[in-house]
Amino acid sequence: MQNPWKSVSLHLVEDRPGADLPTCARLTGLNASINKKHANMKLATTYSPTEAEGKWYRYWEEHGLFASRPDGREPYTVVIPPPNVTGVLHMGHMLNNTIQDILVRRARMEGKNACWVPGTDHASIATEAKVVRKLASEGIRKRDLTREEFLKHAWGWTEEHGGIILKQLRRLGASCDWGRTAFTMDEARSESVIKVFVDLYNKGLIYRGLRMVNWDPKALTALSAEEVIYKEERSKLYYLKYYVDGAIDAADIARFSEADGNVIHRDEKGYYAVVATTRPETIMGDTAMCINPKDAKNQWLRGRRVIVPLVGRSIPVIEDRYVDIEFGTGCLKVTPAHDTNDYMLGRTHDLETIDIFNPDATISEASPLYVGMERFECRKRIAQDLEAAGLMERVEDYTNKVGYSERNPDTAIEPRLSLQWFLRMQHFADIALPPVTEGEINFYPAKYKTTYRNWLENIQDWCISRQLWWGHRIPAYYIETPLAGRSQTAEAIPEDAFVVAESEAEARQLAVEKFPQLADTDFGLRQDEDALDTWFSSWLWPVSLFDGIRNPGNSEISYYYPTSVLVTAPDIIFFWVARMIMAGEEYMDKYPFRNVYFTGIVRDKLGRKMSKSLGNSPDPLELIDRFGADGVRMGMMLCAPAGNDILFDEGLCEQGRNFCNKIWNCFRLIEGWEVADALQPQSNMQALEWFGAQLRRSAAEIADLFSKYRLSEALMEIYRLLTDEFSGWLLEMVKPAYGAPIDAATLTRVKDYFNDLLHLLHPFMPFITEELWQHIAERTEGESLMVDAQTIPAPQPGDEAMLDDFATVKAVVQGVRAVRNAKNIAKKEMLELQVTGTDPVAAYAGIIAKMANLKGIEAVEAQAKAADASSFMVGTTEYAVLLGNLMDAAAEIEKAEAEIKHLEGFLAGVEKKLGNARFVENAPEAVVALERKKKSDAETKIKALRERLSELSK
RNA sequence: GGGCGCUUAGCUCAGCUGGUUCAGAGCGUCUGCCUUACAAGCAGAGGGUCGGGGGUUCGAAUCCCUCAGCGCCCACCA
Repeated sequence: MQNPWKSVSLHLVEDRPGADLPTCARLTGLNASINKKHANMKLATTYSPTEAEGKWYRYWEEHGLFASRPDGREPYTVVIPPPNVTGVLHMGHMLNNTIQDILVRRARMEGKNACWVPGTDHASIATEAKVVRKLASEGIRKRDLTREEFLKHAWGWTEEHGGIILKQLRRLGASCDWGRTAFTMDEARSESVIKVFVDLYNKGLIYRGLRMVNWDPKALTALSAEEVIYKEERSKLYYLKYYVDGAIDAADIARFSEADGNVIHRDEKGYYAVVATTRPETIMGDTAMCINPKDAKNQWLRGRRVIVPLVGRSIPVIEDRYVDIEFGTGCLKVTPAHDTNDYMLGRTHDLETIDIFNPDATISEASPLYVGMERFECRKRIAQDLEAAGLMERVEDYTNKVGYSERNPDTAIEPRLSLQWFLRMQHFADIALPPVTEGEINFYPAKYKTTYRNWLENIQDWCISRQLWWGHRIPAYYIETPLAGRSQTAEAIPEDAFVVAESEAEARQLAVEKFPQLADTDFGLRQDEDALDTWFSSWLWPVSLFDGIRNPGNSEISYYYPTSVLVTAPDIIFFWVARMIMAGEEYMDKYPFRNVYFTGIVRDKLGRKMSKSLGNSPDPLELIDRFGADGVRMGMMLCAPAGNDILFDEGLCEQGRNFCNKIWNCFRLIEGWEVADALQPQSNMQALEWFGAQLRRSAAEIADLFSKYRLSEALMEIYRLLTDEFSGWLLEMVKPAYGAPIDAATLTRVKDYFNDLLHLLHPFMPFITEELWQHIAERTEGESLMVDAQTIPAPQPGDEAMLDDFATVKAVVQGVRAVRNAKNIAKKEMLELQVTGTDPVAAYAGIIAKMANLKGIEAVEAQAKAADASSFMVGTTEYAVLLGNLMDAAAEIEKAEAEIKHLEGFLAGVEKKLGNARFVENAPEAVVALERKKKSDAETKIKALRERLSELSK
């Protein structure tokens, strides 16, 4: 692909570092114009992003423009949500990082010390799963490896695939300080994690305990509650017969009449209870049946025992108000090992716990039946067997919610009783709520505050241990000694005694302090096998990146913390956002970020989530190849209002690319102009004044939108400003006739404005703006638009009047153009325009004549109006385009009548309002005055139109 | 079962504490233009009784109630 710049000047950047920019890039000067003309001839009519992007990215990096060091400026800190180290860039990253880059670049241009810290996450479950799968494909089973061997493979995999995503981010233009690139398992971060674990353990906030946890039988690890995703499923509700154990004699059963509401089941084999369950495969673990003591249906079962079908075990009927009388038959089978609620029941009623599953959710030896069978296979089998044995009363279709592992979406989680490490969360909820409710941290959109609060107010302890090797190993050391477990001796060490310490050496010391009897023994230490939840390192990210855990108060953390904004997706508000706030408050005594921008979820244009299986997820790099990074960035941002899901449509990238082309051609036009040593025409001066006012207003608007994180609207405003106001109006207004030169004063101002536009646009579209800026501005090697301060002043007095005037000017021009279109008059054909009475924009006649291609504008008295004309009104002034023989009186009459009709309707409404005494009394003066003006304006217009009509009808 | 949010032009959305002819923007559509910066473009046009109903008010897209539809989050009904 041809790079039009190659031959112009850009090679100078590469070939002659440090050289002054060639003259063709200067703003003014005779030589420049000659060179420019030469340059322009070589410029293609379309912008070609490919080479420019690589070149400028290198330029920025080589000149250290992304790097940040603490200094006297105000910091603007952003930490990247670390993507999985072995991940590849997808559309979500694209959106998220484009937004961050826009904010960072904008801040940098505002003179802040912007620091965007990149990094990756070790993603323990996901990465370990990938490594396990890869090893399996080589015939290696994880369980045949030692921990060290496995980790070697994992690091190898990480090095091979790691960091690809960070390279891809460069293609996007991400202005990260790459020198700071971190990894959640690098030395600094790992040490921070361990230090924090030890600290929290010592504070009594971490404990180890046997709890019902969410178990992923594929990854073979516990998960936190947040990592379980519930999906609605169509399943079956099985009604099973639990026969009453022992004989029931007539007198006994006679005490319970059906009249009292008892529902007594009986068949030839005896009396039985009916239990409804979705999980018949767990009956081998049943250790009780539970009824609600207030349940009239089941009074007859109180105090009895029933027999688990197929299994034949006799279990007690217990009573607990937990049981919902209305559900099923009101009889609940209790399987304490395999259901969270059953576990609670088991605890209160002191029931036996039979764990019938192996860790991989096959049936364990503890079960009398189906040993080794997979759980869902078992469900099918047992249903058949129950049926065959006459123990199944019936089966119903049923919809329920089943929990799945977030990381293994096809794997149903299994509630499982196991020994895990937990973090007490109440303390953290207490410290993390105030900064959000009291507005120290702002959420965009604010609705997530409610979500956040609800979660914190119902916080559960966080299961932080994972039965994985890839991650930070829990720094708990179990004491292994011949003394352990011998409780009969005075010197015994309790079974499973452990100490928590940052290193084995410290652990050893601690163990002796804790158990002095170990002092002279040769005891061993065995470190806990488990790793920590990935989020247990992520939650420290804004602190650990600046080494604030290991070296509190160091110059970096003091300068960069708290960060300015966090840009992330709302689905990790609990996993990450909330926990970072907790860690920030705990370790820095201050929130980690002032603002949180929640992006939407990227969906396709039909609103479906992007997914590999649907194949509806475009490859971001391929998009960049096709539309350029700037084009794709714009495409993303155009459809990304804060907080809404974004419906991504490739067409938007096309629009982005087209916009690049528009900017490119603005540049081509300006660069192609030759400069004349001439006076500046008044119309140019006016046009430039007007655009200045427009630019100031838009810049203020854009600043306001930025402050509200309404980035897509800010971009839209720039788009409009550049396409319509600058290109469509200003350039057309000052554009000299073909081949004619432009006066220097005008050209300079135009370039200044173009320069301003490049500044405004740069955060969104960094490449093309840098490319053009290097030509439009004088600069020396190493300078860059990305660090050039914004120069657009605030709106000034007089701007509004100027903008109002030009609104009228534009309306007049558009009125003439509309007549042209309606009458099919070629643009080349010069027309004459008459104004009835005083022309409010007479001062701008030159501009109007040029833009509408008029011979002249003639002010006439009402009586002197030409009859062969097509008229239109701007405000209360009538303009008429002389048509000569193109005049179509009938059409004009029709138009005027329609207009009158509309105005009369409008007037009637206004008059009704004004006729309402209560309106006149109650409404503010200004509102009433406005209505009066509407009335008189409408009357004026109607009068003019009536006159026109009578003229036409003659 | 709780909580939150949404419903405005064919599509995606903006309209903040009610009052500028307020019913908007971009895209798409239609019409006319290869006008020597750009057809990846230019000019112009059409298009919505602001989800339904009720209420408050001099005045409602905007506030309140209600109904309907959609979406999200949370929750132990097997």
